[in-house]
Order: sequence, then structure tokens, then C-alpha cells
Amino acid sequence: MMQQPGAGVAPQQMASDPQQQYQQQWAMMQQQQQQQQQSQPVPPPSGWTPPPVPPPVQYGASAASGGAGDPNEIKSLWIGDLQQWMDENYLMNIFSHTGEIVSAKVIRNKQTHLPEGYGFIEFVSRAAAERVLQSYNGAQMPNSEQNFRLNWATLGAGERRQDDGPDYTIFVGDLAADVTDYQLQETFKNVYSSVKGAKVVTDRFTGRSKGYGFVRFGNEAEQQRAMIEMNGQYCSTRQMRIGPAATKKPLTQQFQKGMFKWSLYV
DNA sequence: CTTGAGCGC
Repeated sequence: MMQQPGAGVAPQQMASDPQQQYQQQWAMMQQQQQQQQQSQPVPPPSGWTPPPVPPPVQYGASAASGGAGDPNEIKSLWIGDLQQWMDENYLMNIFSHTGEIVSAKVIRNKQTHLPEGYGFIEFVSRAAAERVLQSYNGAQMPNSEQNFRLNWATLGAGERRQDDGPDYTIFVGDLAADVTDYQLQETFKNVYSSVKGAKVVTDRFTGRSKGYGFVRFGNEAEQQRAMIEMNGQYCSTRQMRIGPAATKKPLTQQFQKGMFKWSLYV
């Protein structure tokens, strides 16, 4: 990956209007792209430390013996809610002090090269990734008003998340501005053991909460109880308003069996 | 701000 000019710096003099902000950042991106095309690869900025070399995985029988080198272990985290200016360098710099980050990648649109708003960070081990997940998730991102949104990377690493049954989701409105995914999840998990996760919906460009979110249950009975019991309960400083989640999953899905899907549209 | 969308070439 190319190092980009201006990497790791905070966005300068942001406009107050989100629309203008976005346009400013977009213009910056265009500049960066042009510079990229006409210049040699730039040296790393001062303060940048090269990623440590991961320990060799394949010496002798230790890899196969289920020790530190399980080839199937998930060592990458998915990171979301990234701003335009948060590039690979920004991510590397954040975690370089752990000495355990291997790589960082920001996913960009193939045509426009604009960041898609998420990326992946890989660590030397699953344990290292887990430490970062625990300590950084929900904490504030450097040079930003918003919080880290981290999760285990799944699709690239080969682990399927489907093996624990369907999700039963509820809508939660009236959330206070400071409520995070984790906080919402814990509020429900303290009462319902089948809670799988929660997501607070945020504005893509500002990272600010939109004041509502979703909680997923593994157990339908608990989902039903939560809709009644938790309505009006407090999460942070405000009473939640709970309702059924409008799902895109069609009821007819159970009849599809993977065949004749097109017949739904006639 | 009251029904998202989030997995890599």
C-alpha cells in the first residue's frame, strides 16, 4: 500500500455544515489522488513505526499442535464508521504502540477510490486482536469526536456466523446521544442471556448517533419479553422506546428453499 | 434525527 501524503493528520478547519465538510474532504481526497499519481512513493512520516514482523508460524510441529500458530485463528478486526481522512497510516499509528499490529487496510471504491467507510486491522494473534477489541471498542478515536466501532472480521477469515441460529431483532428508539453499541448491548444482556449484539445507528459522515438502534436476540421468547419489559426502562439517561424491528427478511423466505426466488416478483 | 445495512481482489 502507498503511503498517502497528509496521512494521520486531523482534518483542518472543518466547516460546520456536514455537507460542506464532506465536500471539503472529498476535495482533499482528489488532491491526494493527484499527488499520488505524479509523485514517487513518499517516505513514512516521522513517528511512523514499521509494523513488527509476525512470529513465524511454521516451525516444526508447534503450529499443528494447536499452540500459538493455529492457521485458522481469526486475527483480524473489522473497523467501521471510518471518515474519509482515516487512512491506513492513521490506523497503524493508533495501534503501533501495542507492537502487535501486522497490517491495516481501508477499503476503497474501485472506481472513485473513495473510502467505503470500513477497513480491517490484522494482529499477530487472536489474543492480541481481542485485547484491542476489548479496550478500544466504544472508546473515542484520536482526532475525532466519534467512537471506535470494532468487531471480529468474519468473511475473509472463513468463520461462518450462521451456526448459532436466527436473529430476533427489536427496534430501540429514544436513545441518549452517548449510548454506544456496547452500552446498548449490555443493558439488555444484563437481563436477557440470549442477546447477541446491538447496533446504534449513526450518521455516516458525522458518526453521531441518530438516537435509535437495534438489539438482536437468539431466543424469540426473550425478544418478546424484552419488548414489553424493557419499554420505558433507562439506558444511560433516557427511557427507551421499544418496538418490533422492521425487517427486510420476507416471510415467504421460508418457502423459497433456494429455488424459484424469481417467482416472488411476479 | 425514531426502522441500519457492516466484511477485503
